[in-house]
Amino acid sequence: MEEAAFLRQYDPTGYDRPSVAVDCVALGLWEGRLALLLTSRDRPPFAGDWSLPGGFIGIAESPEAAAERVLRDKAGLAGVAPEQVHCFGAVDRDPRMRIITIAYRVLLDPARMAALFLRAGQCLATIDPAGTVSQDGQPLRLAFDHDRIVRLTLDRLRATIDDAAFALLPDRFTLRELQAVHEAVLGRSLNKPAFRRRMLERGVLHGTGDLEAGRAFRPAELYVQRPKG
Amino acid sequence: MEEAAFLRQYDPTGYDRPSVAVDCVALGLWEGRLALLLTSRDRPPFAGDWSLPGGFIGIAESPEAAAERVLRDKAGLAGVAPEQVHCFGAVDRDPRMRIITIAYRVLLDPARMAALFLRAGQCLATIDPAGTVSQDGQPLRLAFDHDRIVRLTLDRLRATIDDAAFALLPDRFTLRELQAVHEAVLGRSLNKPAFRRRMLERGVLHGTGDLEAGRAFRPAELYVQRPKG
DNA sequence: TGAATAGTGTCTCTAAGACATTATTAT
DNA sequence: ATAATAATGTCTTAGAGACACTATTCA
Repeated sequence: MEEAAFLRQYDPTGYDRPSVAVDCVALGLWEGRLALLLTSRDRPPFAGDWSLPGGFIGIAESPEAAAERVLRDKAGLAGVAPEQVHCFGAVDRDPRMRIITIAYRVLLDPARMAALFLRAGQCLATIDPAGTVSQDGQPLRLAFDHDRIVRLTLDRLRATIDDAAFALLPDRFTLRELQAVHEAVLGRSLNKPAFRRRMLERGVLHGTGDLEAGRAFRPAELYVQRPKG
Repeated sequence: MEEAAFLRQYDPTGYDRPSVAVDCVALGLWEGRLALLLTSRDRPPFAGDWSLPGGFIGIAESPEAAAERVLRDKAGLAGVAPEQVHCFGAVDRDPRMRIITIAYRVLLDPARMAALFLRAGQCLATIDPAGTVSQDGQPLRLAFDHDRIVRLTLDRLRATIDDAAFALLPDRFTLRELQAVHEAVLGRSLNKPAFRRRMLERGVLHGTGDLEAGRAFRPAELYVQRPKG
């Protein structure tokens, strides 16, 4: 019994193996709200539903590299930095065959969001404070266990927003913009003086001395993340 | 190009696939310190090094079920509740072949720790506050990327110790024991009145009214986690 | 000068650290 | 009683929420 288990471990090539895929949760801000890149399925299973862009991991490809490839080939997003969220491996999560998927999160800054070219069968859906994915106010049905993946990704993002917020902003940003990102991700409003105090006392911001341009009234100072000191 | 990627996704059975394994980080308290169950490797690669108990995932087996099977077959631990930590998939993490592994954490209460029967080639190593795994004061070499797995598991455990601590204690425990668990995991001492206040105000503890027995001096009250209300 | 937003002063409240004190038990 | 630990009172400090106030810019 234990011997059998050992042999199984030592020579696994003779056994059926699950396929391993990645699914990408690409998030950015769109009109001040958290938005998510989706692909529509045009055949069963889950035909007509929306799904996360994904693909199988190559035999000589790391999971991160697979996520980068999927985002490049399917959404034209190059140079992104996927971060692992969780591995989903329920036996019946795909009705066709056994597929274990690793979920990756990618945060898109405003320049990438503005340059996003949505191909046929793709959309930008919004995520409301409760975690519901919808388009034009209509909740979307997501294929497979992708609603669980999105929900867990949102929870993780909220828990780490202090560090993650910068990836959703341009290089130079105002404290108001930083607060707006926190609020959009957390789904609630924050206290202004307390937020500014906390951010400035963390020591990861550096005021540039420059002011934002093109505003009708008093312009705010532009900050950058972590200067060098 | 995109068509090729699509076909690859749709019929992956024709492609080489990585093997998928689980590795288990089984943690408990031993003589007041955080301890870890390890297995020695008796052949290359990493012969003579210690490794986490692990095994391959069956084609009709969930990752959690695989982790439970590994712990049952290799360590006699039944009825545990593995929690996923992270998926490690670097292409060269195993020199023999491509293996993606999912790390699972299991917390053992004192009864399980006392009943642990170490088989040949197994040991209980301690984890010091810096995250170093050692035995009798000697740092141990861990096979593959298992030191990274242990380190990340420890970081995650520390971040969630408020909820996880109960799994390392018996059903009934004193506040002193609860604090000792927090301190062992966090690797630092905590302030007693503040700790007690915080725990009691969380509302997840319920005093039983019973006192611990067999102590030379004033016995402490026994608490349980979350009564029913 | 006024509108509108940037940025700050300050009060309050909550929670943690520190330290001393009281309470309880076995010997 | 005494030793030893359980449990608590209270002072101080740090940080967040609330709200009003001052500062700055453009039209």
